[in-house]
Amino acid sequence: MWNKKTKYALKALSYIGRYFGSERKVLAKEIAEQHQISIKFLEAILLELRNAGILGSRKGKGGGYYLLRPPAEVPLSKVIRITDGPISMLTCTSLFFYEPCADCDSEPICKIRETSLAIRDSTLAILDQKTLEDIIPVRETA
Amino acid sequence: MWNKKTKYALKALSYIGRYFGSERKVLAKEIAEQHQISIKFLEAILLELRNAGILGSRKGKGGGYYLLRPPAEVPLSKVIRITDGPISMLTCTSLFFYEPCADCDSEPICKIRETSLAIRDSTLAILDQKTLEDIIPVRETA
DNA sequence: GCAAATCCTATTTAATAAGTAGGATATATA
DNA sequence: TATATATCCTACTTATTAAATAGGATTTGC
Repeated sequence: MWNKKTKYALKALSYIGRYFGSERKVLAKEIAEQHQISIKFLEAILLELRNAGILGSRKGKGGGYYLLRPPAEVPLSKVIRITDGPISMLTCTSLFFYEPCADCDSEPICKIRETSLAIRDSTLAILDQKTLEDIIPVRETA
Repeated sequence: MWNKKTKYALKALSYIGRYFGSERKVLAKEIAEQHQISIKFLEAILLELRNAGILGSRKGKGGGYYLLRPPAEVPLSKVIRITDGPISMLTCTSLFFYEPCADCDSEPICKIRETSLAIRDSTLAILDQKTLEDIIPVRETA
């Protein structure tokens, strides 16, 4: 299950992403109120997304957060790795967080690992292909 | 990521499954020593698997645990739901542990839910199809 | 009756997630 | 240059869950 940090991050990015292309910068406070998220917790999350190169920000009056790249160029896999850690079910099948299992005798032979690999592949096929654009609500064409 | 309970359960079931068809009953102690698992923790896990209808058991001298059905008839999805809970990334897309999201406006419209659904479907396609037989090491044909 | 095994409940400890606090730093504008 | 506004950063606290432990009750075979 995704943790709250991840759900908040996805909601926040979906919100911020709507304004990509405009000059609008989005305030942490604004998002927190919209989605009933603790402002301080959200600040920490946005900061992490910024430090990871997903968001840009500007301090002071008129400041706020904005997407650095078009929503369609930000895969969900990237976001989720930042906020939720490994996508894989076992560290020994993780691409970005690889660690051998504590008591593994042989990775090539481990049959549980095989299943974990299959799940990782199919999950990643989705999360690499889906982007922020896919989680931004479609605008009404008035 | 799967928790330790799940990894222990899969290892234990893989071990016990090898003896399906024979009269052999497997001791908790035996598995714990083989896999360096805390005996008491493992006992609790085996008990849960028993209460969920996956394992049978017999108390007292000559007792132990055994599979109730052939390994090929026990899907991994069933085991994992017992030890790890929901397979889905969001409760609102869970088949067995469904709960609406705390602050969800509309499930049919939620785009994050869509992604979670796709992941659940592809993961479940694997975990429903894979069984204990798939995680039992192949025996050498001497 | 005794030894061997599961069964059951409760408790403790460790790890992680979630949230809070307080202020430092940068920026726009009057 | 003063002020208001916003992000940035570190540390801390609290809540929740995972993992492990303890102690004995119950069942069974011999």
